[in-house]
Amino acid sequence: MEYNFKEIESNWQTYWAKHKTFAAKDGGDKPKYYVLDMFPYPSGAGLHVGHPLGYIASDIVSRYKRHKGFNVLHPMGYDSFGLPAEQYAIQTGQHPKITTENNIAVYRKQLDKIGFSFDWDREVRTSNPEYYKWTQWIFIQIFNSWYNKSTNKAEPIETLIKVFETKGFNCKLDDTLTGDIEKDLEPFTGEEWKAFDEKKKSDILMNFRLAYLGESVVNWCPALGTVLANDEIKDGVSERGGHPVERKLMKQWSMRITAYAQRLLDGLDALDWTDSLKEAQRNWIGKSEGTSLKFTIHSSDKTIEVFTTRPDTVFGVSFVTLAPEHELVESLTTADNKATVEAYVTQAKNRSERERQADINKITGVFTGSYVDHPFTGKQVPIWIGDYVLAGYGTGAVMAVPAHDSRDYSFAKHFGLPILEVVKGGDLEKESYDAKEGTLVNSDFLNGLEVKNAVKLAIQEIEIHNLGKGKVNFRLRDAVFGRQRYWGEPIPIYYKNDIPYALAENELPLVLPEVDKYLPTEDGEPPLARASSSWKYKGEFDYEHSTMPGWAGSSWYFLRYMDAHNGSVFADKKLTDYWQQVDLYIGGSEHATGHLLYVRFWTKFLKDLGYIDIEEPAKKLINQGMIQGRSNFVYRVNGTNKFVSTGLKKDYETSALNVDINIVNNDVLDVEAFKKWREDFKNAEFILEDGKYVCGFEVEKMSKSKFNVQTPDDIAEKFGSDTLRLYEMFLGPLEQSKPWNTNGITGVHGFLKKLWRLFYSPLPGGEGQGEGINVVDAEPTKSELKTLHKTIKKITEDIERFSFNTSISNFMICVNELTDAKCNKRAILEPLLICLSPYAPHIAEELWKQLGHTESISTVAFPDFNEAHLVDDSINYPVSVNGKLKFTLELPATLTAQEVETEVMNNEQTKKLLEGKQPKKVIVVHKKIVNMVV
RNA sequence: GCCCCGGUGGUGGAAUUGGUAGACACGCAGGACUUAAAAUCCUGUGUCUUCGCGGACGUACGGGUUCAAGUCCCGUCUGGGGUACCA
Repeated sequence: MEYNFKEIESNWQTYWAKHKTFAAKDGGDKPKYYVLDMFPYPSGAGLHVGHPLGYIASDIVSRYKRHKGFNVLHPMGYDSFGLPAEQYAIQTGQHPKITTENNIAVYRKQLDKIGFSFDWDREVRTSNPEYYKWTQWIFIQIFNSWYNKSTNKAEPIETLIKVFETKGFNCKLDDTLTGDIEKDLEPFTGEEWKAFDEKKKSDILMNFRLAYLGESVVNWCPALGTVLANDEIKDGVSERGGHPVERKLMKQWSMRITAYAQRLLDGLDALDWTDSLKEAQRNWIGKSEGTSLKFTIHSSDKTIEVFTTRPDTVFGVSFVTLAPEHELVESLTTADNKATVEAYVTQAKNRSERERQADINKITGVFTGSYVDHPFTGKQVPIWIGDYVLAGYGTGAVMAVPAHDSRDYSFAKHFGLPILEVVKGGDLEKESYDAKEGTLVNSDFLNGLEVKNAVKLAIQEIEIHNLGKGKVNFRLRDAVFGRQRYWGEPIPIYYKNDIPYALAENELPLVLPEVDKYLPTEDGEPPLARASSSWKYKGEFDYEHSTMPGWAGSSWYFLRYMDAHNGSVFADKKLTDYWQQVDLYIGGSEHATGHLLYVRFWTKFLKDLGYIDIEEPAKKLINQGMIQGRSNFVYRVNGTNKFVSTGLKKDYETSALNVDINIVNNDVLDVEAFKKWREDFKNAEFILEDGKYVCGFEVEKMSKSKFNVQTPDDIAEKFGSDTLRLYEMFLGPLEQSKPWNTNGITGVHGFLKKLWRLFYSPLPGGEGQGEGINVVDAEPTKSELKTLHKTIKKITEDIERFSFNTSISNFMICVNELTDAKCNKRAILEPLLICLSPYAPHIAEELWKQLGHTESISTVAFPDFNEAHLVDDSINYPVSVNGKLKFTLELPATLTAQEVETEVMNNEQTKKLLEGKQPKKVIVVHKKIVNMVV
């Protein structure tokens, strides 16, 4: 009987769907295990071979954990709001909903074909009103909350209002309250608060709400008519479409993620995520400790506040630089300099991101004509304007210490400003000395101190003289939350008398209205402004017209899977308490500073308000690598229709052409297929090497135009999805990026065929047994047991450490050994099938059934290995054990175990190393190598 | 520039805590079966040297620690990813 994967696979996929084999139960005695994949955006191109890489890995773990007795939750869904469907709608007029549904249908079909053990009853789609009702609900909770610094968590806004009513507010005194207090909110008393009108109260509270409407500089893309996040911009143009992006001040909905900066940073330590990913988040949050410091403007009582991490270098300040957008620029500019300064500021403002990128090394700046007094020396220090200072970070002003900061150094060199050395150790003729070590000089009371101590003393002095305060700054910015787009969740806000109000819970969902066109209106309003005039709150008040960004729906979806159909809460507390954190999360590293930060933020927020009990969404996270395309090339001899094989091309003048990888096998071109591929190659001639045409190759991104796109469907069609699953895992370590190539696919496919033959071969029973499985109940031999238990042990360890490629090697070794031993014994083959079933579930199920079992193999317990079967007869020691003292001895290979021990103990080298101590254990790893625990 | 991760045969990659480097697979070469092909099976395959037994070298490069280094330490080269004037 042949291995007929097509029939087997479709039969079992039908069986699993019909019996709901993988439905997760909410509760029970078994321990829970939650395996989550980052859900895909259903694009029009369908699934390519890169998608399933992570899904296969998570599916292996899910199936393994089920065998191991866990109650496994392994769901899948779609991140179905997004720009491509909207762009398509703009071009064709087709509703994004239709496009999205069509794409999802294709994805689902492709996913089903691979045989994943998803619990499809829990599917979520972020664009379904039943889902985004709760995205909107969470938004409202965030809107109705503020961050209390003294309790270090988010609280309902009512508690803040109570504070205002009783104590009023003074930002200079009360730093337990966060918000935009730099804006110098006017202080008020409790009585005054009560007397404020509703608009005034709303405006004040807006400074504290965690979702707020605020003025912020945004990346505005005129071509797309929308605001883009930093991660949606590459090289100064929009990632999608490559349109130019401007910086623009706009009133925008934002999320006060900065309130959580410290907790987002601290939480990383306890997470089992890769170092590079945690590092990326740390850099993104960008904590820097330093101090604020005020410089008084000469002959004025106004001050300029700067932030510095190097207060120790304060005596090296030779000028102060303001960002062009700084609010004091105008008032500081003297009449003589007015024209140049204005010209500079205008130019800097209009300089797009791209231009700034292009001349990053070009130093520009102007002098204002004004001075500040140095806070310690009292000397006059000039005030400059330079666009290397960013308005958005710190205070938008820096104290320039050219001797010890490379940017200040270039600026000073360029404009001929003084460079004063205050830390010894560098050569200031050549470059600045930025290192945070050395001895302070020319620095009054700091002289002779090491940098570390000087920093401390400087902060002390600054605080004593009331010049500033030790301070922590974060690079992390609040996240802009509004998008001027159609295909997203409507923000559940309406405006009455110019005051924004949140919808009540029973008014949700606020359903996305129909529009005639998906473009912004002529006067720049978002597409939702095109909705019919009846789309108003209570028929009267305007709704917010912007929609939520792509990351909104994905910031809490892991919770919805726990209770996917609940109409009365986002997820029942009982269920979130049961399922807790995601135990294993698998997805791409491109989400390091986007999705993975936002989902942590929302999780912490929901915990603060008591809706869930976990602080972090995912305990362990693995980034699967990217799969690149592997293109093939043919080389046409210039000016002819002759093609030369790659090994001989150096003898000719050639040009390379991409060739369809489907007519190339292991880099060998199917010459006849090539002639048929394109009309102009009909009469092609070939210069062959060894009778073959060998193509060149290159690793590139997968793309239609390079003819190198591999869909999983082709492989599944040709070899079956068990082969696809094995092969994707066999390609290399999960986390590594690698080019896709099918060169080795015959290897894993051959393995499955070999396995099949193990069950069907006419072994001991003799020839002519006819159709039917040929497995016997005989007692296994010692060496057969060793093969099996060795394999179980390795597979178990491999899965536990996510090393799927090596486990497949171990299966191959096992099957090779059993084939050599002509072993067809039930006691060996059955446990082996169970081990294999997470990897190649269809064939495992089929053979399991053929062996006479009626239940699905996925319900069977994973076999345990027995250490006793692993012991080698010739050496009576465990094969490897932890040993502190390890050394090599040259011993004759013929010794028995007892003789080895005697020989080891009598050996001169051993005696020397032991120094008279008695070893607790002697382990012979190999006949030559001895490990001892002393 | 800064941060992170890598560099092992012709190829993808093994080597879990420092302990027989190159498992497993691809490719290649030779052979068996076959009229032939496909499929399948067997043998060989790091480099140099040797008829052979064997020997020497070998994990990017240069040093070091150790009885023992792909693995640890220092320096150099190099590939990939992240980030970008963050004071």
